[in-house]
Amino acid sequence: MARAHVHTSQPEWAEHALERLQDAGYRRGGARSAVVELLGRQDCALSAQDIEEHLRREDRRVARASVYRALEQLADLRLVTKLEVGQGTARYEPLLPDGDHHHHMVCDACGTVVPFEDPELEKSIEALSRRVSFDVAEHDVVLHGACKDCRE
Amino acid sequence: MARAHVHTSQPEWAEHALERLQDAGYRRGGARSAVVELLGRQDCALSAQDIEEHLRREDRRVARASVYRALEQLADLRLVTKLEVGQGTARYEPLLPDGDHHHHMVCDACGTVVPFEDPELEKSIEALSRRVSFDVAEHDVVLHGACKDCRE
DNA sequence: ATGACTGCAAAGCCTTTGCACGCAA
DNA sequence: TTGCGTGCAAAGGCTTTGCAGTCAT
Repeated sequence: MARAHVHTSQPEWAEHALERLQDAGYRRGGARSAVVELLGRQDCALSAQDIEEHLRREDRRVARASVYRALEQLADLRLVTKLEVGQGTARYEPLLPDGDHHHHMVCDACGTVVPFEDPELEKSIEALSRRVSFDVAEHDVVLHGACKDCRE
Repeated sequence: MARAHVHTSQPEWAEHALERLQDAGYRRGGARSAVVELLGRQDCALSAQDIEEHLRREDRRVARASVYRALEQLADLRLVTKLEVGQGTARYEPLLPDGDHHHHMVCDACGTVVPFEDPELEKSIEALSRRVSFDVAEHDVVLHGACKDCRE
């Protein structure tokens, strides 16, 4: 059965990511580290604005541009996934090294994003990925509809 | 086997859409009709800019704002699907009444979008949709990676 | 000391909105 | 004639870029 809520936060991811960044030649700057550590504490995708606000609340102000720069670097290293679920705003979440991941349901009424996972779906996609003429690196499944609170 | 290319254009869709628009109380304006007719001739998703350019080339200039307005109305009536595959640009394609549809592979290097379809994947998603706590109205699957031309 | 990192502000895109004119009904 | 539809231009929102000061190494 697909569970609505999935993995808990993975502080190990943050360490892993910081190491990979260092290996890639990046220095340990304060802004980037703050973004990485925040992402490591999240269960689901955050927008750049979410990240900026969370960090501001914990007195670790980071300029919006730095948030975007960090996210871009992390995405280049395949440490985060960028996902676009509509509303014109990108969201980012840690990409776990073991390939364990989830997908998202988006309420088109209130914008809520809820993660879910489904092994059978993963199997279908993996099988499919081997058959197509693309080198498939990632995949996203987005279910659009109405959440429990928004349907009448 | 998942085919790379899918349905051919469906002029019937354009008629259908124009009727549904009329039923919904919309008048038969020139700009909206042009957008609908163009979409009916497409095999895959177009961006608003694509649409504007195609129409300009065939001497049927439509203001960008009118394109967006038409697309929004069509999406509200569930006649088109809006899909976001990254690059910050939304794409739109006809939503076929019989539920037949495809998904997309996106080349993150060159931006090419290629449609594919896979019945097994559809089955997984349908089964899943019945199990979750959402009223699922639509779903999108996006495979990210490198197309044949872009992989080294 | 050197070059990367950051913050700030400005610029870039895509998309939406306001408004006056034109057209369908 | 009414008020919806359209075009144009301006405004909005998210994201990227330029630049100068700051910090890691």
